[in-house]
Amino acid sequence: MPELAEVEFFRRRWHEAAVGERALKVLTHDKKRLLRELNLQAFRRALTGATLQSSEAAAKQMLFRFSGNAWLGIHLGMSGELSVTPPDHTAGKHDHLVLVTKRHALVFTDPRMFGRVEFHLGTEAPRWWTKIAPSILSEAFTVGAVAAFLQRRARAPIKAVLLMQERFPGIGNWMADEILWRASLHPARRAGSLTAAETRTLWRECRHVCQLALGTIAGRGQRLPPNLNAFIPKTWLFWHRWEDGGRCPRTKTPLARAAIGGRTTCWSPARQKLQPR
DNA sequence: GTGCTTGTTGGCCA
DNA sequence: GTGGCCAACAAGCA
Repeated sequence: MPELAEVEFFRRRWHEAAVGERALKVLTHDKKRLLRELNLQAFRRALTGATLQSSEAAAKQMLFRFSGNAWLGIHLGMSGELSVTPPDHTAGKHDHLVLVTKRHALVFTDPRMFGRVEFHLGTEAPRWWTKIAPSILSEAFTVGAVAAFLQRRARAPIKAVLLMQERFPGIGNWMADEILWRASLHPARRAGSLTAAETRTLWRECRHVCQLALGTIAGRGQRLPPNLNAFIPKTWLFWHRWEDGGRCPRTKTPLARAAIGGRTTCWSPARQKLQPR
């Protein structure tokens, strides 16, 4: 699930429930995987009694800042979710981290355990946070930077290149497919084969899809929608990509599906041609 | 049982 | 050293 906008959705859930509140209890499970980076004793000691001061999301990660210079980082992996429940929450099988405040329990659940919890003590944000590539919606994400990156990865399929976090932070499988579909680019095209005009279109649609995806969960006033996809329009590829016999919402022709760049990819053959026209 | 799955990493090879 | 590919990680679902 978690790509750029979903990560922001989950961050806001915890933030809205607990900003300004103290973590009275810190419960952890599964030391081997999700919590593998942690010194558990130091982690619990630092967070217990600490107040959540602020939070931010970048790429597919979140950073929660607590009093006492304590920073909690979360990567949701493939199946992670953050939820807010009553403070007497009983931890389920896949609840790996629970922060209990006076009014809530903040729960990090991840059945497939590809997620990660990180922790840092210090006055500055940790290196694993600051080294995340600049947002696609920032000034630093220029057409020139995209063009240079495509040249460096010239022989790789464009689909695989869009998944590279070092240049396209926060893009995951469904967003990559959405971007290529809107840009009318076949996912198997070699990155180096794009014309200047195609590169510009790709750049524009990267920003567009990020803006729209974030807008569906954060752009309609301050309240979170009931669920994460509540406002994604039916005109997006998103709703059709996993349907059997799914059709392109623009051309109404059948969609194609295949593994490209090692990931299941969906595209509209009527719009996205392998040979440049 | 089989074959998938919205992510990332490390090892292998050209 | 660089770039590209792929298996592995783990659990659940159809």
